[in-house]
Amino acid sequence: MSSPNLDDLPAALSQHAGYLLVRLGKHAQRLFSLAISPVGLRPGHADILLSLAARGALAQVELAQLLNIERAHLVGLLDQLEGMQLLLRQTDPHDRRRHAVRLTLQGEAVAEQLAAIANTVEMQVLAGLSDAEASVFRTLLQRLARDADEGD
Amino acid sequence: MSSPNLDDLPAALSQHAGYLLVRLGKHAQRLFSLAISPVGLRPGHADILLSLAARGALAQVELAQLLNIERAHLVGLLDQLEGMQLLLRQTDPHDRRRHAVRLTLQGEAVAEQLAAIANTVEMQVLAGLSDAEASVFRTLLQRLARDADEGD
DNA sequence: CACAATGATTGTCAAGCACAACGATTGGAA
DNA sequence: TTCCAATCGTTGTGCTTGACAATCATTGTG
Repeated sequence: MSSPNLDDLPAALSQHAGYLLVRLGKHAQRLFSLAISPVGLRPGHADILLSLAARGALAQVELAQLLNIERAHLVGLLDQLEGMQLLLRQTDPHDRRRHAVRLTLQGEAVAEQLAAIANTVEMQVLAGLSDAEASVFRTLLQRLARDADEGD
Repeated sequence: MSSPNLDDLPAALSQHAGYLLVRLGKHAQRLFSLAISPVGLRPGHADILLSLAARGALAQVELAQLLNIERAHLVGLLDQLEGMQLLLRQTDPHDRRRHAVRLTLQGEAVAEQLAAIANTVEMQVLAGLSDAEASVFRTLLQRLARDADEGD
């Protein structure tokens, strides 16, 4: 006797993309969090490492803006990653208020691991869709994410 | 000088539906939370009221399963809603372990308000999509939500 | 030079989620 | 019938996030 919750959900919830986005977002977060836990990191850490791996050095403000998180929250995450020797903070000589954050060699290695794990989770999340559907789905998500950044 | 974060995001993140789902889920949650705050309720409360409005009386286990939240978490939310006279708990005479939860008349009225607000937020979230695109998007979300429930 | 703005940091508060454990109750097995 | 495992609601605890305010150092502008 499985538990077909979704089918029993009132239309006021299950018919709304907003509700489903929240629900699936938490689901994806949980899967990813579980998948990277053996590495000793949480999703927030992973986002940082992947961003730095692709973009090189970034100031903390830029990182926070990129990932859509609070500057204040970033500090703790960076402290931990720096403690693990995965990245380092350097004061920007041109503007000594800014701390340029960059990966160490270990950090780059871990970022590669994380990228591989992210791909696995991605397949897991989209397992129910065909390649064509997944493509459409990603396109729509990106459009909405863009709107969310600009609008509101 | 707007801040086009998304365009600058590394492909390792912006190309993954998983990451976008998390990000948009939080966005939708924030919008909805803000929209219902004048009513004095949070998203968790709203989900409960909307479910009861559509399904009638439910035991707490059923409610928790339906909404995919912890039984333990549900208790506090119900306490608050009961304190606001929006619902009441009755011991099920056939199984005195179960508490049947049902809306009061006030609760039904508030549920209607919430449904209207949810519709507004829904339009806000999907503003960037055409009707046809929104329809496709919802269908795919529902498929994925169903998979998430069963699988894993 | 004075002063507003910026970047990093610290601290606090509340919301969520996950787990473990408990008392009351039920239903099935011995 | 008695015993025992399972179920339901509840309580408590800890961790992760997010939102804000305040502080300090630094920058750049009037």
